[in-house]
Amino acid sequence: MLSMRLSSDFFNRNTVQVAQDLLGKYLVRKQGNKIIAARIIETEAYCGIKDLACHASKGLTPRTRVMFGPPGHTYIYFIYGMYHCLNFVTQKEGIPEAVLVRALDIPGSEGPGKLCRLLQIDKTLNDLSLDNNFVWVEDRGDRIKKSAIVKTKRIGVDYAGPWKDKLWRFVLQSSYDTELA
DNA sequence: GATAAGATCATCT
DNA sequence: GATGATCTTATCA
Repeated sequence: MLSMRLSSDFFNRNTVQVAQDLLGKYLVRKQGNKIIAARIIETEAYCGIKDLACHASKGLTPRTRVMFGPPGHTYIYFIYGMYHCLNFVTQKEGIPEAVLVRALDIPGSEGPGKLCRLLQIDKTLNDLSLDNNFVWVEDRGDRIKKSAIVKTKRIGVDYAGPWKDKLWRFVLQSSYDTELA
């Protein structure tokens, strides 16, 4: 079997580890008969209540509730009045951590906002479990070399004090090259 | 090429 | 009432 849907075991681990492991995996989006699958090339880790850049640092609210739930669920929120961001919940139930999917290997999808617009992802897909039929992640056997992963600071979290400098944004080298060469 | 501002609203103070 | 895990467009050098 070439493609295998990721199980909850995959997400029930250290968030920074999951963020790196998601690089090279395939995000699959199903709309009716149409299926879009694309390699994930950029992620960010958001690590729980202590991480001031993470929404869950505000505590349990209606919006962050999903992150407190079981691993593998989608966490999708609306931001800046016009964009959605797609996350996957990590760690076991009760530990509010998640990985933000920032970019796919599709032209025009570089960035969380554009990505969701392209795949028509919105709040109706929030809080879906792993076995839903709309959006999930597959392992297609791609092996990513550790040296191909670039670690950088996260984007747009300058307000997060000491946490803003954490190298919790991960980018596949190849795409990084074409953008910044 | 680089920086600034505008769009636009759920969530929190 | 302020702000943001963003992107696009306008303005300046």
